[in-house]
Amino acid sequence: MDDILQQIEQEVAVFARRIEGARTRTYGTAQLDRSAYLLLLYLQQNGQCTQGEYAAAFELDTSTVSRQIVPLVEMGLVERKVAPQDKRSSVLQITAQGIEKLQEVRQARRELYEEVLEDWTPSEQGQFLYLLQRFNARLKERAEARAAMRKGRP
Amino acid sequence: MDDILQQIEQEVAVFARRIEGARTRTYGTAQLDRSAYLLLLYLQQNGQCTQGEYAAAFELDTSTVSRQIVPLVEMGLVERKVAPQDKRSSVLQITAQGIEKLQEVRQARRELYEEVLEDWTPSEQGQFLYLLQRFNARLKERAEARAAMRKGRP
DNA sequence: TAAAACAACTTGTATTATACAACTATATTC
DNA sequence: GAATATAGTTGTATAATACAAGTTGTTTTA
Repeated sequence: MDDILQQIEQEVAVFARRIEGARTRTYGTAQLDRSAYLLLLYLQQNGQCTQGEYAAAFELDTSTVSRQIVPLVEMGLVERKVAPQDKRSSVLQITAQGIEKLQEVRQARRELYEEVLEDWTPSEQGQFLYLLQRFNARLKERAEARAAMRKGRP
Repeated sequence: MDDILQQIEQEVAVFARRIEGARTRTYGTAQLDRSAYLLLLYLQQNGQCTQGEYAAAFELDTSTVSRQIVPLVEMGLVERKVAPQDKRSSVLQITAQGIEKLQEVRQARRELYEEVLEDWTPSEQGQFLYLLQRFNARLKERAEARAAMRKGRP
C-alpha cells in the first residue's frame, strides 16, 4: 500500500465519517444542523447569493436548498428577498441575528478542535488549514463546473 | 478571523460536505455505498472484529451496524461467525471476494484524487496524509473512550 | 446456584438529508 | 407573441441513522 493518492483517499473517507460522527454526537442537533451551519457560514464568507448559486457551489439539488432555507428564514437567521432583476430568483443574506448565532455555534464547535488538536504545533495547524483550504477551493471549482455542465446539456 | 482553530473547524465542516457531495455525485451508489466501503476498509486494515467494536470505533449505534452488515454478508464480501467465547456476538471478517471488490472500488475513487491533487507536490500530499492520519487516530481514540463511557453509566 | 442484572445483537419505528419529477411563475429567444 | 428555458417549490422516494423494545446469552450476587 504505497500509493499515496490511494492512502489519502482512504484517510479522507474515514475522516468524513469521523467528522460526521463527532458532529452529531458532540454538538447534538440542538445547536444548528449541518446544512444550516454551512449555509450561514457560506453567506457570511461570500456575501449574499441566490439559492441556485449556493446549490451549484455544493452540487446540491435546488429542491434540497429550498427546503434548507425555510427554517432559517423562520428563525430570522437569513433574509430572503425576490431579486429585482429576476423575479424568479431569491437573494439570500445572513441577518445580524444569524451572525450572532453563527458565532455562538462556532464557539461550541471550536471546543472539539481544542481537544483534538491540542498537541499539534502551530505550524502543523497552519499547514493543515492551508491544505484543507486548497482542497476545498479545488472541489468548489469542480462542483461549479459540473453544475454548469449539467445545465448546458442535461 | 485570526483564530486558527476556528478556521480549521470551518474548513473541516465545508470539507466534510464537499467530500460527501463528490462521493455521491462522482462514484454514484453503483460501486459500494459509504458505509459498506468503510466497513470493508476497516476490516482489511484492522483484521476481524465484532459488530460492537466497529460500532464503538465510529460511535455508531449497534442497530445501524447490524443493518449495514446484512447486504455485505449477502454479497459474500464479509463473513460473519458466532464468536466461540461469547455466543451473543458475531465476529466479522473480510472475504477474498471482499478484498477484490475493495480494490476495484478504491481504484475508481482514486481518480477523483488524481484530478484534485494533481498540482500538489509529493511533500504536500505526504503532509496532508500524515495530518489526516493523526486527526483520525485521535478521533478514533475519542470515539472509543466515549463509547466505553456510555456503557459504564448509560 | 438460582435470580437478577447486564450485554450483544436484531427488529420496529421515526427522523433527517438528500434526489428526482412534476409544477408554477418569470425570462429569453426566435 | 409563441416556444423554450430557468429559478424555485412541492410531492414522493430512498438511505443512513438513532432510539426503544425484544431475544438470547453471560455475569454478578444474595
